[in-house]
Amino acid sequence: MVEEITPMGEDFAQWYTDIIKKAQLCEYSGVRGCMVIQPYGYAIWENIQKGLDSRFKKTGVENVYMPMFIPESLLQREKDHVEGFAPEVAWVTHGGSEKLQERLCVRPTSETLFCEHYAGAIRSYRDLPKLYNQWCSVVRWEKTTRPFLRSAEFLWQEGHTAHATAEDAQERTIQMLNVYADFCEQELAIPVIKGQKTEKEKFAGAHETYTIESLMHDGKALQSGTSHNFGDGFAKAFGIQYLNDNNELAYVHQTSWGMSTRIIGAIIMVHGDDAGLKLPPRIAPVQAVIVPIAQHKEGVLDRANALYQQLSEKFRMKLDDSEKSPGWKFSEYEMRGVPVRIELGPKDIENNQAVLVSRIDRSKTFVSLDNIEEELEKLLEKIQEQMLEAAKQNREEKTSAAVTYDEFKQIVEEKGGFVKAMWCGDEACEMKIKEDTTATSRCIPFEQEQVADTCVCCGKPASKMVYWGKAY
RNA sequence: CGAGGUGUGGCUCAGCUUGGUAGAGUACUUCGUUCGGGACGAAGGGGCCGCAGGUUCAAAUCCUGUCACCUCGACCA
Repeated sequence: MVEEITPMGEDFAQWYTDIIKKAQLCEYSGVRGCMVIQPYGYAIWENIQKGLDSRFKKTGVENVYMPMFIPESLLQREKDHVEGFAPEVAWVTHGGSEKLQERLCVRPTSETLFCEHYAGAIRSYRDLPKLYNQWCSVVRWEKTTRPFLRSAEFLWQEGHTAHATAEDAQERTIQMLNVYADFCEQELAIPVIKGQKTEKEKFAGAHETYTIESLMHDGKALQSGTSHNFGDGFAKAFGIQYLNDNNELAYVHQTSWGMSTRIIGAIIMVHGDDAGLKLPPRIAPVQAVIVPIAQHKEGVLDRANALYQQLSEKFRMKLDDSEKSPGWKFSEYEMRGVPVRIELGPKDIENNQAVLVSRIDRSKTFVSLDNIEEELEKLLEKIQEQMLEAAKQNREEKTSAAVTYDEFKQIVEEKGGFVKAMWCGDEACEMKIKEDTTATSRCIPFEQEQVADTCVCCGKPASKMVYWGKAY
């Protein structure tokens, strides 16, 4: 056990910070609220990008790039939107030494830029749909920040689409939510709850906001990706009209959807343990690390190098031939979440074998060097499955149902996690629950259950079941 | 923005009450012995004590101001 990592049970927030430092994912920078993403952390992000980007493109999405500045007048165009974001934008007031005629904000999100562009680019129904996405960073002047979970500048992708009909826009909104959910489960091994945000929690300017919610090890929820249906609200504010096939002028219907580097925080908090990070094999920058044993002995490093060359053809590999002791290396790569360690020493070479050690449970398998490729592939697949299974199980354990308000308060207070409870639909109850317990409505899940007949808060008849919980 | 806390080699911290030549562990460098769960010995390098004023013969230490960061609340991806 490495004593530099604070155990989760002792102080979860400190554990999270320790993992980030020890795994070398990011460092604090000299710039307020901004982080330096280190190579290992950035490599995880690159793998996330690859996975998402290819899924987007399969649905017809194209990548573009918009300016990082938004003139104040443009930001003002849609009322709810500006009200939602104005309190947290950074302003550029000078160009060189000249004061600007109109100040520019550094984009907190790019709806307004895409809308302005679409207003000019869309003329006819033949121009639709527009399916654009951009990879960029955005800035939100947050009061308090935490690495990956909430930083003043963060990396993300934002998709913005324009459609001829409300039905097309709704279909796209759900389609992208499903892309995110599928990505999280298949690649990141993070199970998610799909559902709709309440009126109170939805995005500034959206008609409907859909979300995937995941549950962290400490029982707190994390909004892991969102997909919004804007209806024709932005189209009306920005004048995005087209001629339909009856030669009539109509407004487009739009969507937007995003996932950010925050998801790296989810990977850490869903999978990690007291020994460090645990990375799902499909996105791990290093899938297996070779640790030579007694590497000074004749032939060990040569054999390790040959194995490295061989396995690198198929897997993301690392060979650590530094002078550190084997024990040090074991701990180091566990801390950094490498799924498999391959030990290769003189005894192994003599027996034409190597030892595969799983990051999940440290179980050791002796495999012949003749079929190590197949064995490694099998083990990586198994680890990927085990991680999803473990995360599902943890979520099960931390999901409860509440009928009475006392019951609800007690669960939030003592057990945490997701609480399934009925809601009458009145925002007053939502506010009261937040005030009393600090838990918020996470989503109205697509998969509904009738937990009770009445609202958990006010006792009036209720038909909607909502997931509640404390959130990041 | 409210309430608390912390700023001293890269990292974790001691020293401050009672002012008097800046310390430890770890990390780093070199050499030797080690190597299947964070090895051992020896010798080295590295800090205007967050910043700015003040008090004093003398300030890491006392006073004033300021900035940054952390934790917990309110807000967000």
